[in-house]
Amino acid sequence: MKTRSTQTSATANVPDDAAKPKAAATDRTFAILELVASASGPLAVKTIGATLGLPKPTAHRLVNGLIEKGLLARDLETRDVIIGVEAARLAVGILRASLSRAPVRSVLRAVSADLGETCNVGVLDGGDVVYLDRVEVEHWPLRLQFGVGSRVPMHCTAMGKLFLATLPDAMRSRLLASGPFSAQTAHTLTDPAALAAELESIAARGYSLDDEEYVVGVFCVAVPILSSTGRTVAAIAVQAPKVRLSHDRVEQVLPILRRGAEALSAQFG
Amino acid sequence: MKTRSTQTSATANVPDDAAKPKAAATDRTFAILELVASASGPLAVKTIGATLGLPKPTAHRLVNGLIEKGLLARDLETRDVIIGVEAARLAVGILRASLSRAPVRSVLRAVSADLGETCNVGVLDGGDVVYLDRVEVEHWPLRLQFGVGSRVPMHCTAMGKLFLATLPDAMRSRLLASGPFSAQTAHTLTDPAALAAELESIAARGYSLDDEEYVVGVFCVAVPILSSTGRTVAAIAVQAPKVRLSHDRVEQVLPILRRGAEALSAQFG
DNA sequence: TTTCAGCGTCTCATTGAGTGAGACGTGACG
DNA sequence: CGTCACGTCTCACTCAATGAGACGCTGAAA
Repeated sequence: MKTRSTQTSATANVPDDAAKPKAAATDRTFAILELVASASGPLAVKTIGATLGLPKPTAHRLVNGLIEKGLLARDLETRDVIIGVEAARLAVGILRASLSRAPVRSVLRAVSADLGETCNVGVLDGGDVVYLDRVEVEHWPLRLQFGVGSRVPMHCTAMGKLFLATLPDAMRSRLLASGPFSAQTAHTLTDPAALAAELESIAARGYSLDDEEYVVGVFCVAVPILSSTGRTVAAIAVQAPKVRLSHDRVEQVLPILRRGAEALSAQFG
Repeated sequence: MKTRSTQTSATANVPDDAAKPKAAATDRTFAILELVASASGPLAVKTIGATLGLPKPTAHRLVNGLIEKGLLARDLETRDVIIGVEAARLAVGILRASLSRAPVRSVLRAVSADLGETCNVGVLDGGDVVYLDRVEVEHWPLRLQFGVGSRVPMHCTAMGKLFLATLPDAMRSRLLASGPFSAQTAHTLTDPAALAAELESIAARGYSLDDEEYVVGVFCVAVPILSSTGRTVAAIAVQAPKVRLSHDRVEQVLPILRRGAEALSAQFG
């Protein structure tokens, strides 16, 4: 019964055991999500439970809860657990929101101001490049049409090619195998072999260009934003009409972009 | 709240479902995280509580829980809630983990662009067709959350009939024996014999059609994705309103679908 | 074929984490 | 100096989460 123990804390006899009873459903749910997100591949539920020290039914209950929300999914062949599509949506939203914080925002603003051109930050999501943030220059008559949240292809944009170039070999070949790629302009690289060569060149240079490969008359330069582990997790790019930005200005804009990338890398762990 | 009226559910502020007593801490916690992630700027706890229909103390408790985990943080001046640094780390992990979907998405995107219509990739799981991925042609006003992961019947969809047609005889007859099938529309094939005839025709043609058999006014074309051993392991389909896609366009879309299927078969090998 | 082992699913008594109305503190603004 | 709005605290209540154990399925070994 509910014995009203008069002196609750009088007896120090029952101290908190080492690390046992910290069992909140929400904590464990997030732990599972993070585990799957940081895993190198699909995970068996058994592995999840063992790693986090969860009892068998509890692990299944929590995993299934996440699957119902779409945050996780099952590999339909192996029944293993993988990241779900809702999680990717959430992740894009999180990154976008974390970039809208004032101190971070000023970085992109400064880069754009230094260059006098439109700049944006993007990540790779499900085979597309998605723009997380963007600062436009308004005093030029030529405006470009891609706002925050819009998605552009990988194979014909500076950012997209940069991501492709820095992907693990296995994934890059899988993606290249999914070509032939749509020709957006006469300059688009549609041949997987030609694209592969371009990617090698990008990986060697450390930056990526888009010379009218996606939109006629538009030139882009992109550099990677690295995580603390040195992995490319995002990119920052400048885009402008080719009359104002072309190969001859690349060496000028690179240091400015790189400075911005370095400042932003702290935001991505 | 404004009105001191007893907490009748007649308040018209929240599109909450009828079931009020359903209250899971984890669900609400994720709802808060998603709300902050999709917000345009910092949010007051009051706003969060009001938007999600949470009582005052509950909103604070859940928000503070997320802040303790580092997933949220407070704007140091306004005390408003913003995205935390841990959330950004989680998001990067999620995007990286979801890269395994990128090749499929990439192909699907190209096919959908070529056709100008919504396309999807699905597999057979249990007795249902499950959509693995989907690319919609509509612009991105966030209406695409339905579709991926959802299940549709076998007997009245282009993909489902395609899978049925390519199944081993024993299993096909077993599934056909499982009954008269539900009539989703006036065009649905509900008779096992009629369906069996249709399946033979599909097997001979090598592609499958759905002429308003599942949803009135919607026409679908599906072709198989073959493994390296020649087995049908998945399918790719296009679906569109019948005014834009019907029998007369089938010969047009087939080569494009087949090209996509071929590219995808490498991903499923 | 049978046997076995490993996983996933289900049940259910137990309990404690979550809940939310209400009281209280606090800071801004006229 | 009210007062108004928002955050914090308290505390019974209770329902959702928990996890041991039983059960069932599937696939591999014998």
